[in-house]
Amino acid sequence: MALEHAILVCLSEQDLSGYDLAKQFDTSIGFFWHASHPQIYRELRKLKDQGLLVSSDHAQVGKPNKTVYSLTDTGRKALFEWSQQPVEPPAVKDELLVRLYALDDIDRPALMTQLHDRLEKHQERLRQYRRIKATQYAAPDLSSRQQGKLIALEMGIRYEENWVSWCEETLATLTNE
Amino acid sequence: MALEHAILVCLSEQDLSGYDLAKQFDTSIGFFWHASHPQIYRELRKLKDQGLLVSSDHAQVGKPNKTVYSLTDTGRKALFEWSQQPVEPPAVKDELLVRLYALDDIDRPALMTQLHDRLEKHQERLRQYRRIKATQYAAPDLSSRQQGKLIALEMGIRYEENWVSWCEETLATLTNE
DNA sequence: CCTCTATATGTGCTGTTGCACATAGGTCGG
DNA sequence: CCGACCTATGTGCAACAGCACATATAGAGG
Repeated sequence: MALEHAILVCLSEQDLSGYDLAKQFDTSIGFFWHASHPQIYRELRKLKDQGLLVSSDHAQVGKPNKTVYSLTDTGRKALFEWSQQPVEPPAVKDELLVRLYALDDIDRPALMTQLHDRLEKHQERLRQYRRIKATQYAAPDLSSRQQGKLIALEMGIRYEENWVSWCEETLATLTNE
Repeated sequence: MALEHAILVCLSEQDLSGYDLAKQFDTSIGFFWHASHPQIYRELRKLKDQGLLVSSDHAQVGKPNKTVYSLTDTGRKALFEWSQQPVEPPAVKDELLVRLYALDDIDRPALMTQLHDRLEKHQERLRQYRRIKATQYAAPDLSSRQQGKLIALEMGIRYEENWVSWCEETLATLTNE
């Protein structure tokens, strides 16, 4: 009930092919809603059947042709109506935190390694987010749309900062024993 | 591939019935790995069939009888081996953040309401976590197990604090326009 | 006695998700 | 011309999750 809407969101900004969408779901919007390409192609067909999208074939030189999808008026209306529905906070599901619940019965050295890995991954994402912010959202007068994306990105940055500092402190705590 | 392990984690501390487990997955460990009771009962049978758990019937007065599950040596070994496997950071999937990507095409007043709701929910969870910390983890000398839980709870607290401040700032930003 | 609530344990169906695999056009380097 | 790699689009299947519904014991209150 939701990849559908994430696709409508992407297409509300610009027309895209399934392949382009898959790239967006690996980077940009994918930070807050991930999807694999088979999922996306299936969903596109479904949305087209429902009349929320239309497709048109585009010939390309040097690459295979592609099918580009656009929102219909019905699609844009569906997006607006979805945006009025209440949202629930997403459920957290994190194996690493679950493992801490059994600190006596797990492999402690392995846990330390996992904490290190996690730290590095979150540091890397944080660098990535900051790079995006600096390169794409540095202008003083952002469009409303860009501003929305920036606000979401700010959440991403804080989320990663939080993880980084928690990993560092947890590593320190678990070392001094 | 994971509810299984969350159950092993719970049972590594104490023997529990399906009903008790369901309560844990609504509160304690449920903050980091949620599951509904049908899922839990199904998983318990599977784990018993695999020999990771044994069950025993307990008669009760004033209540229906219950079936209590305990880890076997094989089960404890499986838990330990799982704890050695690397973990991936969980994928974020948040409709509210997705909506910000289409700030031009959504219902702005509705978004403000949703941000308010979110703020209140995260504030409530934050209060809950702080209450748990104050009542259950205030002692100066915690067992190793309790310390692990506290470290996870600290993450929960930071996570909620982060959401609260982000919601407040975002509401302020989107109001002043 | 009847209903409400809490304890306790399930079934069945449906919808997503994830993952492996399949296919095919086109560029570029060796 | 062969293999590696990027673009582009899919199929098929198994696992998982969510949700409504089903069932039964027992106390508490009207």
